[in-house]
Amino acid sequence: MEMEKASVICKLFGDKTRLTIMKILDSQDCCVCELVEIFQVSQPSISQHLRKLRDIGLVKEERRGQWIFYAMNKQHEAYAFVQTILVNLPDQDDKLKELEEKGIRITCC
Amino acid sequence: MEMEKASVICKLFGDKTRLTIMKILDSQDCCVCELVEIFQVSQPSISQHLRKLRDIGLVKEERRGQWIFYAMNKQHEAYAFVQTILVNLPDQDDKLKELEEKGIRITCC
DNA sequence: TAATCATATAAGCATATGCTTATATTTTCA
DNA sequence: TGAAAATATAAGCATATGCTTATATGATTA
Repeated sequence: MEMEKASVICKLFGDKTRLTIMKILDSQDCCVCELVEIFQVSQPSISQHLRKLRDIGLVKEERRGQWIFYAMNKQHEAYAFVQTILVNLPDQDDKLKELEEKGIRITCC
Repeated sequence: MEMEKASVICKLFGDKTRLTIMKILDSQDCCVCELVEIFQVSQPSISQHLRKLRDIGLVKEERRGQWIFYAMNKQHEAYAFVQTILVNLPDQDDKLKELEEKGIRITCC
């Protein structure tokens, strides 16, 4: 892991929303509307965060019908580095579980 | 490691100069003038980076005569987290070795 | 095929960041 | 004690960042 690349990744992880998105995607794929619901922030804001993560290839997108799902890119050269960071972070599964309970997960995706 | 705290640390590590400073301090204490020499940047710039790292307690300072040495704060609650990041980074010992060879390390500290 | 839904992009704005120069503070030493 | 060295702080500036609203695009469905 080069200094330059490591600092770029850390900078991306320096935003709490993005860091949390990464932790969520680490355990399961997720579509944009779910993230919007979770973070209670505008849809463009989430799209912009995802774009930054995608621009350096940390996540990949995949259209599934009407929705676009984002997923961790396990082929990324820095994937191992990313993991060493993410494993230290608290599980975020409750966030998606909440959506399910509210029925939003079903409706939306 | 809480999300909030992790993202604060990542943000600090998101600057290449600061990340490198941390990696250097991880292997040995260092005074400000050495870092100025290494990074070829103004002295206030280095001081400001160090201040940010010190403000959240990641590093500590200690006056030794005319100089102020900075060192890793191993007592920091996030020290383990910091280590998981730093161990992935390339050794920066050559930077200080260069200073020694140029005789700057001696002169200054 | 037109309306709707999900997402992306553009534009604008307030705040944050990192650097520089200028200056203050503290210590050392002739 | 006064000059010099090491460091910190202040101020100013250009650029980056993250958010919002408005709008464009692409897929679905009535």
